[in-house]
Amino acid sequence: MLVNINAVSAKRQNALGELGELSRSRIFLSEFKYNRGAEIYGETETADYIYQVLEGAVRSYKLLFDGRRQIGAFHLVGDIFGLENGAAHRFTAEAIVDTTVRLMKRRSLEHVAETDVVVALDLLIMTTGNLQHAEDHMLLLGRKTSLERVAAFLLEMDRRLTAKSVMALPMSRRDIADYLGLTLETVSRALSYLHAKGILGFLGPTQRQIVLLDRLRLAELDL
Amino acid sequence: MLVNINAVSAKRQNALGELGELSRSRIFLSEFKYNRGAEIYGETETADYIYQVLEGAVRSYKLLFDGRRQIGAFHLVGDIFGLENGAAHRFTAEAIVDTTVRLMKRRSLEHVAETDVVVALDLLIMTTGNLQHAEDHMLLLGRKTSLERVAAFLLEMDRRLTAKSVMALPMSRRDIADYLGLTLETVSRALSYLHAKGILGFLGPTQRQIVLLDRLRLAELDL
DNA sequence: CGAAGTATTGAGACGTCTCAAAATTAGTGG
DNA sequence: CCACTAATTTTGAGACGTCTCAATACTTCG
Repeated sequence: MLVNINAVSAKRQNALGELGELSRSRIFLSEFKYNRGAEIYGETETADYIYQVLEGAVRSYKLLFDGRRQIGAFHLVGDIFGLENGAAHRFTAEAIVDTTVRLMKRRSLEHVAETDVVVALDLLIMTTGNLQHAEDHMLLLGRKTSLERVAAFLLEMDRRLTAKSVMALPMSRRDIADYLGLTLETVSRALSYLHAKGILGFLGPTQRQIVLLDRLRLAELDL
Repeated sequence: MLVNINAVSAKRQNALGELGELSRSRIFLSEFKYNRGAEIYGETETADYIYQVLEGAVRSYKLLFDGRRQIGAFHLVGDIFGLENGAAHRFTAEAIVDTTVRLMKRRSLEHVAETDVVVALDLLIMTTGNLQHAEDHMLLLGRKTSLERVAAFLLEMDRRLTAKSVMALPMSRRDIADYLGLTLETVSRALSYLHAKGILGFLGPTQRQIVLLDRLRLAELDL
């Protein structure tokens, strides 16, 4: 499921808060930890729980028969995912790094939603947020160049990942590539290009610590 | 907005029916006709109405600054579109051919949804259907070849457009291309290839009347 | 320090795009 | 209903962007 809490901050916070209330009162809820790379649920599996990331990061993806992978969304701290209205999940979800989630029984939530309009509307708001993200991503996947995709990705992560100046990306180049509909080499080349242009810098001894030096020029590449 | 009523037939029919009920009783509703090519609403415009296609076909798309276009969905007879939960539309909607729509005031529907759980859940179901379509389309746009995209398109239209053996596509090659993230030439070449292979035939004196001769082999190209 | 995993860079291949022309179909007015 | 024009579709040929395959470099972890 595509979750993008930060995008619709005002009402989304409500939705999140509401689910929080529910959990504290009526609905079974617990924490769970997944190791780096562990599968949280598989596509077409029964959707028994919904999840909120407490720590770490998660990728949701679909596979084609021959292994081609499309990541539909990254779920970062605070994000809720796994919310399906049908009985089955539509993505596979995996922990990108060691990850702690809070989970609640889907049926319980469903049950409350059937009588409580506020909860039903909160679900609607969350689903709409996911839809909006998917709609924007279709434009990216269908019509943007590799450089534009990478720029959009960096700005999305900058917005969602941190208030700090340094972005610590949890995902690999391959994950980024499968999110953007590219190969990892093309992603790497785009990042190198942006680095050479002085638009971003790599921090410390890792290629996943990125600092955006020139958000303006990056935004010009976004659209 | 992405509408794909046929995909979730059972509950979706409910949703559709429900909206129908509402309209007949409490909510202002009327019909409207749009000429081929006419804009129904623009992106970022205030979402005052939601629409149902009574006759014709509609495309919903986003544009980049330089004219690149991504069509997010086609709305066919029976489909509901323009349903946004925010105040503004997220796509531009245009009539592909002369089109008749039924429309209702968004605020009225919103109002009812705020007190009636059934309506709120119907909106959730419709939004979820749109989300599911968008999720599948991301996989197509990010990871499928041109031939796979065209095959998927033909099967989608076959499913949604008709029970008859002949498919009368309302949209141009350019529309198809902008839906599939390709150029119109590439779409044309893929169709020619499928024709040459005996998988589809063109009927009558138009290239938009297509008959699927071998759904099985087409499905092998889908995934 | 060594080994495994990950990222970068290079060079050539390939699929789709671009540009252009020809063919077909649709639209219009007589 | 035909003739003419405009629009759309098909087809071709070459260009271009991204992918593939391969080698090197870097980072992490034991």
